[in-house]
Amino acid sequence: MKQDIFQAISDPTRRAILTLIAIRALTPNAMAEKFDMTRQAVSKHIKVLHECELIKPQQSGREIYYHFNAKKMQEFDHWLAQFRQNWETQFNQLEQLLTTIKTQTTK
Amino acid sequence: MKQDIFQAISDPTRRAILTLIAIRALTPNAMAEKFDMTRQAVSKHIKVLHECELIKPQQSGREIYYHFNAKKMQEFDHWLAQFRQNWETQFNQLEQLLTTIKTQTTK
DNA sequence: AACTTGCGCAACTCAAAAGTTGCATATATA
DNA sequence: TATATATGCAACTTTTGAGTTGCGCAAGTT
Repeated sequence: MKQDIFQAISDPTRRAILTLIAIRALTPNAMAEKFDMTRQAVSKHIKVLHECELIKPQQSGREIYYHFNAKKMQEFDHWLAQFRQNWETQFNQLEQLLTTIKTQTTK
Repeated sequence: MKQDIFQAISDPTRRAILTLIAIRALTPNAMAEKFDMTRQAVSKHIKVLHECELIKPQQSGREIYYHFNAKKMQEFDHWLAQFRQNWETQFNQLEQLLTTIKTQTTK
């Protein structure tokens, strides 16, 4: 099944993996040591992250280093963009409200 | 169960709901009409979104208008921030690489 | 060549989540 | 007051996903 990035980051373990390898690439075994679960469980998370291209493998002998794909993470940023204006508006409205209240009380 | 926003936005229907009500507040019935599913199904999605405070109810007679809570959506933005520098770096590196190649070929 | 190590794939179990049907409650309207 | 409408809650079914065990393969090591 083709995964999408929203589903991929919904899992706390996968978010932790992303945070880890954003610092430096790691092998599946190295990741498994960080979490209290079997290597195979981590391997499944890796599969999900790989399918939606949030991480990229780099073979080195019999080891595979998984790198963080920042470019893909930007898709979130683009999705969020549709709401960004929205929350800026709400903040402006709050600001205006506070200003109004202040003006009234100091009058 | 306490929901988290990552899990909340992992569902396509819930993302669609957010996109809809970011434009203007809607009642559960109005939402259900937009999607090919029962009102109760939509109601469950609303519950999830409400529990993690991505939407806020506003009673109006017997109707309930659900508003988008942009402030909560910002939590994503904050989570993304840890990667933002990361992808900017990768872009700079790509830019440098391209510049290097261009310099070599035009030599 | 035999052994060890790192990894992926498949089958299985179990828990959670999506969606349905049915019902109770509150507000509006006749 | 009787009826229709808007909604939430509970029980149930079905699907999905996380995690485990077991296996096979490829790359190093002895």
